[in-house]
Amino acid sequence: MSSSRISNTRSANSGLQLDGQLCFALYSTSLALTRQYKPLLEPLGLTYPQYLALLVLWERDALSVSELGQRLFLDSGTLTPLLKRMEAAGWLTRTRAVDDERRVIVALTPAALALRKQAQTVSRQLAQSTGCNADELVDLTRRVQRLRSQLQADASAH
Amino acid sequence: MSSSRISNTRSANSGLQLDGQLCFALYSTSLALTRQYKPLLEPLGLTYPQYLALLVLWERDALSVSELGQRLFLDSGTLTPLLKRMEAAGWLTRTRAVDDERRVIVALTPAALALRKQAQTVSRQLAQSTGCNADELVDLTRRVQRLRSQLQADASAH
DNA sequence: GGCCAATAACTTGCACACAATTCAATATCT
DNA sequence: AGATATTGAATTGTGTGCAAGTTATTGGCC
Repeated sequence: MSSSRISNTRSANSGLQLDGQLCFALYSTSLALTRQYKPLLEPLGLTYPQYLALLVLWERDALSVSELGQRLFLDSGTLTPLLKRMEAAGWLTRTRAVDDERRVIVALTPAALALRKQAQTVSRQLAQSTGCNADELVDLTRRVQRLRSQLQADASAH
Repeated sequence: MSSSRISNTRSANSGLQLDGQLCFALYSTSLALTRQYKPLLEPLGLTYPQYLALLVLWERDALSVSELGQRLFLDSGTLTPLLKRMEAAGWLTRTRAVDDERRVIVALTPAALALRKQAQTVSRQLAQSTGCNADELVDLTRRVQRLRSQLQADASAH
């Protein structure tokens, strides 16, 4: 278990390590999750960020790029090329809004709507990989979301 | 609060959302943390992954690329270019091991050792941004680490 | 010693993230 | 209406992550 080396902090640099542990834990766990998703999403021809975009659009279709970005906490610099790839793959269409031609409306194709069922399988498989029960997942999710809110509040306060 | 839209799941796709919430929370919070670090690390000329590499090397200097990778959960495809940039910036040296010329030993320069003090300031500032007390940080860290262990165990079982 | 598999690092190609800039369309102000 | 500011996407450039393939070195086997 090589991670224990990082955890075993001596008193000399406890200030350095305490936050390093949480930030690094989130960073490495997030990457581990993406790796876990990869073999499940690859047969569908999706990456994890693309799958997240679909999750949002399945909830509410026909969003603008910036509305999608607000939900995913990503900006157009990330989303524009991602959405272009998804458009090329046939998952969605990108059309200028008629009432405001600055906005680009992203809408799912029938292929993407049909994919929703298969995605539920992916979802179930991954929930098993976590080895957590539903209560644990809910609790951990809430805590991490609260941390995210704190960080954003702190960032905008500056 | 745009994130609440994602949280408010209807029963129709609860299977889709339970894990999706946790995975997305970790993903977006990890990115938010990197954003939070950025203005603090920029004056030092460091990125967040480079800072993580320094944290490891401050603990134990003169590691091989693969040993460093084990601690960071990253492979040489990611680390080699990162370490080259850090070498070019004067933070470390990369030298072939004399006893085994396949291995490349990464060792910190005096400049990197001297940086350790400033990094503690960064560390303290970020801990404040989380708005959590020490107990919360420790507890949340442990839970996230346990999730990471679960995911890795599941991945290697396959 | 010579052959062969394993290992460590590097390289290549692709897909994010994100700051900074640019461009077109809309809103505002006078 | 006309000049100006603002907004929404797209673009550019840099730095990760990671799979797949390459190269150089070592270890094991005969």
